[in-house]
Amino acid sequence: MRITKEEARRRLRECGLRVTAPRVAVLGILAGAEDPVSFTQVLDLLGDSDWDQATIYRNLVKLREAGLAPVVSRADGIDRYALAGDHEDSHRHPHFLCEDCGRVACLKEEIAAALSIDGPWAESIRRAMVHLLGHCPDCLAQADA
Amino acid sequence: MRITKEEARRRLRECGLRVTAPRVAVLGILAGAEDPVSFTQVLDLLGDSDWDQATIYRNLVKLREAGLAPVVSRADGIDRYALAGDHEDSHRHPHFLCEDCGRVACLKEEIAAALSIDGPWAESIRRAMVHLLGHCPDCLAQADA
DNA sequence: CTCGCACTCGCAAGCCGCTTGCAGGAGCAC
DNA sequence: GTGCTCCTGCAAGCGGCTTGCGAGTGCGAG
Repeated sequence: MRITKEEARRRLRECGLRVTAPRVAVLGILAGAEDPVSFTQVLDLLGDSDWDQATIYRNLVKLREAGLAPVVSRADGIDRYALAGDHEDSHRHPHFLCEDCGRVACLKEEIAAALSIDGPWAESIRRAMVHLLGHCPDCLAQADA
Repeated sequence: MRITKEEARRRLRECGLRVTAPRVAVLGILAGAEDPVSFTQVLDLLGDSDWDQATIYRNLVKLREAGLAPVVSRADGIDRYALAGDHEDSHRHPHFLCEDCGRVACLKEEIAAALSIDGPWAESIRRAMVHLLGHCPDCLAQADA
C-alpha cells in the first residue's frame, strides 16, 4: 500500500511517538510489503542501513504497542507485522507459512479460488497442515476469571 | 494409546534400531501423551531421569527417521511428535496451538462439533487465526524440477 | 532560537532452546 | 566372550531474540 515519508511522519505523530529516521523507514517497509514481515525480514529489507538491530526491534515493539503495526501472524513462533489498516479485516483470514522459504502469504482471496477449481495455491493448500492459533478453552476460562 | 515396554522393544527392533533405556522411555512418553509432544515436553515428562537432553534430542531424530515418531505438527516452529499409527489419518487434521500455554491439541473430532453448535472448543476456534503449513507454489515448483 | 528533559539509539552482553563434536561406554551379532 | 558399531554424556556452539547502560536527539516550553 506504499506510503510517503510525510504520511509516515503524520501517523507517528498521531500516535504520540517521536519521529525518527528508523521509525519512518520501518513504516515504509511495512507499507511496501505484500506479506506480513518478521523482525528479521525487516532487518534484511533495510539492508545496509547501519541501524542497530536492537533499535529496529524496539521500534517494532513500539509500533505494535501504538497500534500502528499489529502482529497479524505468529506462524513458526515468529511475530509478523503489517501496517494497521492494510487489510480491512485486520488479517482475520487464513495465512500460509512455507516450510521451505519461510514466507507467510495472505490467503484472503486465494483460498476460495483454490478450493473451487485450481489456482497457483491449490496444490499447496491441498497438501498443507492446518493450524489454528489462539487460546485454548482452559486458558480462555482462566482469562475470563 | 499406552504401550508396554515389550511392545516398545519390539518396535525398535523392527525398525533396526538398538534397544536402549532412553528410547524405550521416549516411546512410552509418546504413547502415553494425548497431544503431540515437543522435544522440550519430552524432557519435562521424563522429569528427573538423568538422561542428557542431547540423548533425548538425538533419539527423537532417530525415531523420526525410522518412521516410529513422525512430526505431526510444526506449530510455533517447534517439531511435535506422535507415535506412528496413533491416528489412522496420520494427523492430517487441524491442530490448535494455544498462545498462552503452548499446548497443541488435535481438533479431529472437535472441529466438526464446535462448528455446528457449541463444544468446549467453539469459542477458541471462532477467535483463532488459521495457519496452513506446507510448501508454497514457488517451492513446490522448485522441488519438482 | 535556545534549553532541557524524556525518549531513542548503538553497543555489547545475556539468554533460551536447539544442535553438534568428541571421547568413553554399551547393545548385539557372531 | 569378543569386537565392531552405534549410543550416551559432557560441554561448547550457534541463531535469534531481548535487555542494560551510557551517549545522543526530538521537540515542546520559554
